Amino acid sequence: MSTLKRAAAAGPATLREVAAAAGVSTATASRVLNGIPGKATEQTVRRVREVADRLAYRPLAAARELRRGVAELVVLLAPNLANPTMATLAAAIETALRPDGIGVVLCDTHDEVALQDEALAATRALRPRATVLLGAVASPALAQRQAEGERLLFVGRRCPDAPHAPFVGIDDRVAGRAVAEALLAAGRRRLGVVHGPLFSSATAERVEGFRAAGGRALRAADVLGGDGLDHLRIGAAAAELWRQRALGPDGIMCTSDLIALSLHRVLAALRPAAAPVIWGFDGSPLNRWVAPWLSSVSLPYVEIGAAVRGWVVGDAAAAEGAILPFRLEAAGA
Amino acid sequence: MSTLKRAAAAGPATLREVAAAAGVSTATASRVLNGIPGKATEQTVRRVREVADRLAYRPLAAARELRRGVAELVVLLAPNLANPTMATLAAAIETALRPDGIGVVLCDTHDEVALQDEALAATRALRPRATVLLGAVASPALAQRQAEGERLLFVGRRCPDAPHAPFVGIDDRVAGRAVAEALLAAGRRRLGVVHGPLFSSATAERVEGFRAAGGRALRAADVLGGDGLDHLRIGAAAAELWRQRALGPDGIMCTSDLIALSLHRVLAALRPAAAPVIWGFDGSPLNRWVAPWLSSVSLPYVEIGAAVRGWVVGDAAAAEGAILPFRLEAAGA
DNA sequence: TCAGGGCGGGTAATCGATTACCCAAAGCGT
DNA sequence: ACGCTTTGGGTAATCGATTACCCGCCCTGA
Repeated sequence: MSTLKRAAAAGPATLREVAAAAGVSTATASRVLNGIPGKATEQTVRRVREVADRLAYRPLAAARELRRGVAELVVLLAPNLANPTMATLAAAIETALRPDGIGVVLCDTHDEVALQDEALAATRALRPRATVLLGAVASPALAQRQAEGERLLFVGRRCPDAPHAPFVGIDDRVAGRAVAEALLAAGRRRLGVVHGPLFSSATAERVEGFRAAGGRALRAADVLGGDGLDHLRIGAAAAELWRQRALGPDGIMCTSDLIALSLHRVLAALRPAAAPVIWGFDGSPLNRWVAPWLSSVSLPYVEIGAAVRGWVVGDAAAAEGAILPFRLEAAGA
Repeated sequence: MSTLKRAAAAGPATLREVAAAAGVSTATASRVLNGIPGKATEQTVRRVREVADRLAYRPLAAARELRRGVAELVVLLAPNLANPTMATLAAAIETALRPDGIGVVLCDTHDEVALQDEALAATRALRPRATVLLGAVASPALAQRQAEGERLLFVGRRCPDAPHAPFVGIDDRVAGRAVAEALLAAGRRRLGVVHGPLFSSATAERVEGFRAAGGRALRAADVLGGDGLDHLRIGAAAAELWRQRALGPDGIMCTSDLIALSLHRVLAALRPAAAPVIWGFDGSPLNRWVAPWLSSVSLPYVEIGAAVRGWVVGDAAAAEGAILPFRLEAAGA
């Protein structure tokens, strides 16, 4: 008693206080609370648990982390949280990780290589269990950290430098093909594509799959791409292009819903009657309300969260990531 | 040399390695890198800095945190990241904090009291610099942590238990009044309100301000509220109600853009010609594309981020939070 | 010449939890 | 009755950075 620094110190209870109150050593207390078997009687276990509970004891993250060498944290790099897709993915991942007591540290890279690099370098000091990258771009620090063997998981878009790095997402090639088939099945004769930058594996594969299944219905001139990063601008620009030509496609795939939104807005203003069928990607629940005309390849957000969790906590089955099934959500369904 | 555990050990460099390589003690190295003046020659400073740079040294967060008692982390509790407003706020806050080297730990509470409580309890073990709550709800753990004097900052919505707790946001009463005035100035004669749950201070104050300025143009029967948390449902329900009565208001304020979106969808389907003027709140950049008909009170996201940062890093001026100016974004502007 | 003080820097304690290693007592087989 | 193995649990080192405290040197003023 008298040798304890303070009877009931300020902040939250420490392990030492719990141990003292339960009449055991910190070693025993620690082992009990970590569930290490065969090192304490039923009696002792109950007593320690009870005291810990009463004092609302939580092991200080920093101390445990220092000793163990790894924090119960996952770093999440997102290119742009204002994009609802990214935000929804982030939320799904966070929700999947929470029950395991793993926190998510968020970094918005604003689609800038320099910021991604800075974030990658800065978060190393946290010693996270893993770093999850939504829509990563190639960057020096990325390559370096991968070379150092750090745990990096790519979600939605594959690693630009290493296509076989652990990945969670859908099969974008198959999805692109499915969209083309859906359009053809719906009687569309002239197809088109509006896509974002092709350095994104997701974008490239969607276009590829669409091309393969589109066949002669897809002319090269109707594959429109934008290099810029602002998807809203890309869609508007494509619509403008089609406006200048007399006639456009009657079935269009956009590689993101955002592109589809701006494309449709301009197109609908031009010829409201003969609006083409438009497919997008990502499938926000908001679509029903803001764009009922939009069909979308919907990402399995919850399943993606679960797969990320599996990889992070080290499910053997999840070592390489996971390719998950997408959902085709046709407009008006 | 020989007494060092390993020449160049595995992972990132430690302070000891930097100190050794620079030929000084860890104390000196630490002081130099922390910029404590008057404890080292210009010479020494340069040497240490150089070595640290070369080894890409970053102090291990856990170690520093253990010693200092506080982590360079801020916990961000959001009720629902799938809501673009919350996601944009989260992004703005993260972006404002990053240059200070402060990380953001994200917790999506899914609008559930139990999850908010759990998150509040769990994140205490991280010893964050502060906890930022977007749209907090009353809960036992919240009251308790506030009583313990922890640094809690409320953003957008005031603390349900303590209206004078530090707060960053807009003056919602004034905003509500401004919307009513704008509608009246635009020649609208019959006003209406569709609002979410009133336990949210933001919602309550917006309605209050609107009421005050709306005067006789706002009948009690045209103030419609929804208790549920799903804003999309609230808007649709309100539209349904007005449909059943013969005539509805010609100028409506919704306490969120989401409510406005679903309200408009139903209303527009009913009488496309005589659609009312609708104002919402939050002002996403996407609105221009998905809802050009929508006027919105736009939150100053960047300024909110800056104000949060000010409070977190302890600007004296920011001690009580900040009331920031909103922007009225009329449709078609 | 000597006391005092500032400068430059080192030694070691410290933060809190985990865990390698040690130890006593009890059980057990022969 | 003796050696061996569990069982239950304690002691202290450890993780890495920070910082309180100490120390020697040089300069300055009396």
